[in-house]
Amino acid sequence: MAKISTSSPRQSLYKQIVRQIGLSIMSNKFKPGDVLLNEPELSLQLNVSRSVLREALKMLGAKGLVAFRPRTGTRVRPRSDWNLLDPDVIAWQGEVGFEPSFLLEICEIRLMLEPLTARFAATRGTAEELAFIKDCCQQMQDVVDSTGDYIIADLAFHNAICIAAHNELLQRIMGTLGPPLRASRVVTSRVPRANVEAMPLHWSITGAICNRDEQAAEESMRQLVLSTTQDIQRALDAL
Amino acid sequence: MAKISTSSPRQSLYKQIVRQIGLSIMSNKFKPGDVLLNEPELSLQLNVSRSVLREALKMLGAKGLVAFRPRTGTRVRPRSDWNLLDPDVIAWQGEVGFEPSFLLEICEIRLMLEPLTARFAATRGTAEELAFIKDCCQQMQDVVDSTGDYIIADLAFHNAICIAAHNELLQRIMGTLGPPLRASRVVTSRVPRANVEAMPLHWSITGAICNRDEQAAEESMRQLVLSTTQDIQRALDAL
DNA sequence: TAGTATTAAATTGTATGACAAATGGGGCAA
DNA sequence: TTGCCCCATTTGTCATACAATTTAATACTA
Repeated sequence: MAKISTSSPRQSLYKQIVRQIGLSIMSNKFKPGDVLLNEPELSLQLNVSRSVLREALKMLGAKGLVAFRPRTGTRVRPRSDWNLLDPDVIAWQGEVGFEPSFLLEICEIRLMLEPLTARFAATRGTAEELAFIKDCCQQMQDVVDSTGDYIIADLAFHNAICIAAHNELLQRIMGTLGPPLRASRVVTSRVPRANVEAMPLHWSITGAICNRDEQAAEESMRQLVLSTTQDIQRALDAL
Repeated sequence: MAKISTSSPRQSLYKQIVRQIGLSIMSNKFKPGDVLLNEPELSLQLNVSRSVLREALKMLGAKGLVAFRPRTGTRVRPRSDWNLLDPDVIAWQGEVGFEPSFLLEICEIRLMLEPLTARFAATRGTAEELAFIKDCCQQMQDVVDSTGDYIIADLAFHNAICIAAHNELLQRIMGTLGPPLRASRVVTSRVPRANVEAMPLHWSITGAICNRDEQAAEESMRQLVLSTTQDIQRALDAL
C-alpha cells in the first residue's frame, strides 16, 4: 500500500492519521456523538492498514476525543470529555481556529494564575532566575518593534517568571496555555503600539520581582493581564 | 495465547496493559530516560500480542509518558513532558501514592483558581445554579459527621461553584484536580473536627455567592483554601 | 592516524488475514 | 405486552512477514 500523502512525506503514518482525524474532529467534520466509519472501511478510505488506523484511534482515545465499543463503533465524545490541556488537542484547535469564547476563557485562567505566579516568583526565585527574568524583559524591549520576535520574547518572559515560581504543575499548565496565547497575541498586536505601551508594566513587574516585593509583583501582573485581556476582547469584538 | 490475568477479567486487554505499564512508570519501576524492553520481548513477557502492546504503548505516548524511535526503542520521557492533567496520569499517580510536594502544588493552584471562581460564580451564576450551590452546602452540613460522605459532598460543592462560573476550561482543570484533592482530604480529615470547623466558611461562601457579593465570595473562598492548605500541610508534616 | 563514507544489525513501523468476544437489536415465545 | 434468545456487526486479539529508520561498527581514504 503506497504512501501517496502529498503533505508530510517524512512523518510516521500513524502520526499523520492521528493528526488528520484529530483535525477532522476539531473542525466539526465529526461532531460529538457521531459514530466514525468502522475500522475496515475507514482504513480503506484513509489508505492505511487497520493496524495503523487502530493505533491512531487509540491515541485519540487516550486524549479523550473518542470512545470505543464493540458493535456500536467508535464514537466522538462530548467536548467536556476532551483533554483540553493536551498539547495536541490545543494545537489542533488552533489550526482550525480557536473559538473566541475559548480564548477569553484562557484569559480568565491567566487572570487567576499569573498574579500569584508573579508573587511566588518574587518570594522563591533564585538570584539566577530573577536575573534571567530581567534578561527576558530587556530582550522584549530590544525587539519591541518586531511583532513576531516580541511575541516570542513575551512568552519567554512569562515562562521565566513561571519557572521562578517553583511549581511544576503550574509550569505544565502555563506551558500548555502558551501556544493559544501566542495565537491570541497575533490578534492583539493588530492594536497599534500595544507592544510599546505594555513595556512599562513589564518593567514594573520585573522590578518588583527582583526587589522581592511580592505585593507589587502580584498587583502589576494583575494589571498587565487585565490590560492584555482588554486588548484581546477589543480585537475579537472588531471581527 | 491465554489471558491468565487474575486481576480484572472483564476489562479489555489493552486497557489492562496501559494501566500496568502506566503504574510501572509512576512507581518509578521504569524511570525517566529508561528504555523499555523491545516490543517482541515485552509482549512475550506480558503475555499479550505485539498489536495489543503497541496500542497500549501508543496510548501512553499520547499522554506524554513515552517516546518512540526506531532502533533506539521506547523510552520513558522526563516528568516535565508528562500530561500531568490527564485524568489517567493523575489517577495512576494517586494509586502509587502522591508525592507530598505534588499535593502542595495542587493546593497552590487551588489558591490561584478558586477565589476568582467564586467571584465569577457570584457574578454570572443563574438562579438555579446558585440554588444548587446552596443545596450542596446543606448536604455537607447533613453529612458532616461521615468522613467519606463529607468528602464527596465537598467535591460536589466546589464543582457546583465551578459550574456557576461558566468557564469550560476551568471546569476541566478543577475536575481533573478533584481526585487528588479527594486523596489529600483523606489525609486532612485526620485532623479532628476539621469538617465541623470548616462549615462556617462554607456557609459564608454560599451566602456571599447567593447575595451576588463578589468581593465577599472571593475573600471567603480564599480563606477556606488557605485553611485547608494549612490542614494538609500539618498532616503532611506529621508523617 | 584521523576523518569520512559504507555497511550491517537492531528496533520500530506497516501490512495482511484470520478468528474471538462483546453488544445491541430483532424475532420468537410465554 | 414482556421477557428471552439468537444473530449480525463491530471492536478486540493474535500471528506473521516485511519495510523503513537509525545507530554503531567497520572499512576505506586522505
